[in-house]
Amino acid sequence: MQKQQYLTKNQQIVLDLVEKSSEPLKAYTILFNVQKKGIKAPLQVYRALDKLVEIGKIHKIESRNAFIACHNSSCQVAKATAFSICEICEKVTEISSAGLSKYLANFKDKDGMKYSKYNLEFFGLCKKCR
Amino acid sequence: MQKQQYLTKNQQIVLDLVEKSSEPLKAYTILFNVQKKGIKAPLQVYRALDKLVEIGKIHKIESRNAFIACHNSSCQVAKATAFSICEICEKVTEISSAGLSKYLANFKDKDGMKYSKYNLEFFGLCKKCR
DNA sequence: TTTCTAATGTTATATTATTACATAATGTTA
DNA sequence: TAACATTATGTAATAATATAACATTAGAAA
Ligand SMILES: [Zn+2]
Ligand SMILES: [Zn+2]
Ligand SMILES: [Zn+2]
Ligand SMILES: [Zn+2]
Repeated sequence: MQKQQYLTKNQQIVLDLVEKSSEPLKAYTILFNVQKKGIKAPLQVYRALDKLVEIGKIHKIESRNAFIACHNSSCQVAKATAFSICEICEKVTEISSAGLSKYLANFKDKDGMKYSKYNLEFFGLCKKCR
Repeated sequence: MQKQQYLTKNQQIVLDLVEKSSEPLKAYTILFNVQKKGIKAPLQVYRALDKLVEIGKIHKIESRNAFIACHNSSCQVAKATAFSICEICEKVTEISSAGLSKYLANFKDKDGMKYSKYNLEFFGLCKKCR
């Protein structure tokens, strides 16, 4: 069972936009595109984004300061994310590899410490750009 | 053989500061702390940081917009980085695990694609904060 | 109802990073 | 050496990203 089943109006507006997009969106691009829906200020966007990230509906691509919808149904929470990023066309794809998830979830550092969360960003050239 | 053996004055000033620091430093914190050495503008700091990242002397912690000196002697280039980050005290440690490096360097996505570069950030609680 | 919590609206501001352009230093080749 | 290319620097202005503060509202819970 999830913490929050229904999204609020602002959260839904932002999520709809991010889900429709084929590429990661930046906060101010989102703002610009939802102004016709009544969202007026950056903070309204950032608050919606924060919540959507928290519940795993979207992810932040840290190296790009941009947000992408989660297309991995198992990814209910933003605690284990991996992406591939094309350095030419900036195409971003969420990686869902059971092997990778398992490896990273079980990874222990020198002190034998395990981590509750990770974010991995791979960089390279996509098929088109090679 | 490396591309650039000697650092320029600004690069050396910034590197000295970042290396002395026990925690990741933000660009404007660096600026504040090097003003007595003659560096006056953000751009001077960002240019030095860009170069130092490029040659692998420092790394950017993307989720924190902060910079840390590389303590991994094998890490001459910023192409394969992994960090652990404590979510309470914000302590950041560079992970150097041969197993992890090897696994990620050889990781192939669904399409059999390998990547030339990656950055991994683990989150959790450090020893002190548990 | 009362109380508590989460979300919203709004303004202002803080923080992070880049553009643009002029100049200087350094390296390379003829 | 001169000529040229490349890299780094200095400086001002501005763009892009993100948060603080505070008042208000909506919903859930008791
Ligand atoms: Zn996901
Ligand atoms: Zn591409
Ligand atoms: Zn390193
Ligand atoms: Zn800690």
